[in-house]
Amino acid sequence: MIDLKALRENPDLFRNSQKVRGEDPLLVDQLIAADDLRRIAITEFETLRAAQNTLSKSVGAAKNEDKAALLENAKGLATDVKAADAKRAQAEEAAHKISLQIANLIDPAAPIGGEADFKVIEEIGKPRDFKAEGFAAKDHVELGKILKAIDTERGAKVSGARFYYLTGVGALLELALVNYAIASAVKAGFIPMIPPVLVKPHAMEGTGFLGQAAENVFHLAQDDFYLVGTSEVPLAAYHMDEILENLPIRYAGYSPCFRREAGTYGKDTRGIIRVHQFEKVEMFSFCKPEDAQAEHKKLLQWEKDFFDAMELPYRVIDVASGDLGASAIRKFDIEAWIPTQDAYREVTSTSNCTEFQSRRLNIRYRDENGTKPVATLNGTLVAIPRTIVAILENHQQKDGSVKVPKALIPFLGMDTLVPA
RNA sequence: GGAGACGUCGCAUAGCCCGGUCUAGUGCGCCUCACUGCUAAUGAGGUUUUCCCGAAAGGGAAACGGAGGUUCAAAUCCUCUCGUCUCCGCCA
Repeated sequence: MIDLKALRENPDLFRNSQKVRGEDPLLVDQLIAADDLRRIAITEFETLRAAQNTLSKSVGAAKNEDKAALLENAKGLATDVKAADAKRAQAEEAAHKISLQIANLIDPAAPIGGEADFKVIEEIGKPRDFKAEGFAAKDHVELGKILKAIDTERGAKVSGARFYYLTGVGALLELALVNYAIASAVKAGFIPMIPPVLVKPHAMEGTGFLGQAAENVFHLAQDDFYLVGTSEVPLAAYHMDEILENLPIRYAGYSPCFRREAGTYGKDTRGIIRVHQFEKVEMFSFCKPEDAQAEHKKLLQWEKDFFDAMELPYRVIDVASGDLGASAIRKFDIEAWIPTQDAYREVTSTSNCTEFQSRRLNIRYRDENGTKPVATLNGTLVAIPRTIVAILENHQQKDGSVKVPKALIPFLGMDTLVPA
C-alpha cells in the first residue's frame, strides 16, 4: 500500500510511477477524490458522535421528568449517527480499495520500459566454449537421466506436467545447496526459518500476491488456505501487527514454493526450469526506510557471493519498470548462463519493497517521532531447480559426469557426480 | 470429531453476573522529578495505538481477539467467527 499522505502532497510523482509501470495513472485521481469524500464523511460522523456522547452522558445523570425528553432527543441522534457511520465506513472502504490498486512508488533509478528493457549491470565469469573443448553440451534433462538425478517422466506420471522427482545425487544436491545456503546466511547474521507454507488470505494479501499475481497462486478452496509461492509471504507476515525493535532483522527462510504457472503454456516445458513446486532459500529483511537502498545492495551481494561460490557464469540485471510487480520499487535479477539455451536465465531476484508491504501488514518501528512503517526487502539465496540446472549444465564433462563446485564439496561429500 | 474454560493497556491481573461514574483499577516493568556519600529504599508524576480538524497550541473520534446485533448508551447483554488451553474420542 502506498503512502496516502505522500500521494496527496505529490500526486504527479505517483501518476508518473503508474505510467512507467504500464499501470493506470487515473487511479491516482480516483484515490484523491475518494479520499476527500472519506475525510468529509469522517468529520461528519465524528461531530455527530461527539454530540451523542455528551447527550448520552446527560441521560444517565438526568432525573425522571427530564429524562423522557432527553431520550427522545437521543433517539433521533442515534439514527443520524448510525447513518453517518455507515456512510463513513462505505467511504473508507471505497478509498481503501483504490489505494490497494496503486503500485509502489517506483525508484527513479530503475530503467524505464517493459520486460525486455532491463539494463545489464555486470557480467561475471565466462561461459564455457564447449565446441573448443570438443564436445556438445548436454542439457540438464539428459544429464539428469545419465546421473539418475532428475526424473521428470515419473513426476509427470504421478503429478502431471511440471512436476519432477529429484533422485539419488539430485536429492543430495538439493540438500547440499540448502545446507550451504543456510550456513552462509547464518554466518552473515540471518536467522534461519522454516515457515508454514499454507497461509490465510490476509497474509497473502498483505504481501501483495493477491493482486495481479493472483492467478499464479494455488488456493485450497475448502479451507481457504493459500499455498505460498515463496517464503517471502510467511516471513513478511511473521511480524504482522507488531512494532519492531533492533532493526535490521534478517531471516533466511527455507520452504517449498508452489506456483500455478498460469499462462505459461508452451514455455519451458522441458526439464525443471519452470515447475509447480520447488524448494528455495529466501532472504528477507526488515529495516528502516532510510537503510533500504543499502540493504538492497547487500542482498544482491549475498546472492552474488552464492553464485560465485557455485563457480557459475552469470549476469546481474536491473529489471525495468514495467516488470517489477506492484510491491517493488526496484529489482535486481541474477541470470545464470545456461549453455544449452545459449542464454542467461533468471535464477535469483531481489526486491526493495520499501514500506509497501509493511503498511498493509501493519509492521512498524519506533523513532523519536512515533511509529513508522518499516521497509521490507527480499532476495533469493538459492532456488533449487534452476540452480541445479545451471550447475549440471555448466560443470558437465565430456563423459556426462559433473564437477562439484569447491564450496559445495564438503556439503555433498563428493567432488564429482558420476553417471550411475 | 465431542464436552468445557479462557482471550482486557509491555507483562500479570481486576472489572463482565446487576450496561452509564471504564480507555479502563491494581501489581510488576519502564521514564521523569524529589529525597539521598553511592546503590538500594521511599515519595510525586508519567507510561497504548490509529484517525480527523488545526500553522500551532489544542480539540475531537475510534479501539477491551475479530465481525455483526440490541440500546439514548456495551469491556459488560445477544449472535457468529478466530485463537489458546483442558478433558474425551481418533490417529501417530
